[in-house]
Amino acid sequence: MIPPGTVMTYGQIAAMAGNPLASRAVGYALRAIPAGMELPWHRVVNSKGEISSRRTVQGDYDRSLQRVLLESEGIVFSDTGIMDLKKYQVFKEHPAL
DNA sequence: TCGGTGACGAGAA
DNA sequence: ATTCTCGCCACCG
Repeated sequence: MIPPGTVMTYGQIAAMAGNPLASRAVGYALRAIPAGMELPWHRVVNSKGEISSRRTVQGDYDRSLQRVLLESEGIVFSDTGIMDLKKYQVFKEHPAL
């Protein structure tokens, strides 16, 4: 439900799901997304506004794809790979947040 | 049951 | 601002 051009953090999603301490489980869930499932996984960033790294089969890290997808929705990243959370985060009025 | 790991997060130094 | 530590949940050997 995260609209294009906006983002949520792992912690916020965990909070809305009922447990603000389960942020790691959110990351685990994203990792387990089946191919073909419609789900805006790229709109989830960490609490600092950066793209969380994951290992590829090669062993190196890949954040480029997620960044490209977000930039294509109008989100701007600093040269250090950080985006302004305050500016792009949604559902600010949700009770759990 | 235990211990290690990970697309996390908050607080301490 | 950076780095480290610890607590969290779920999964796996």
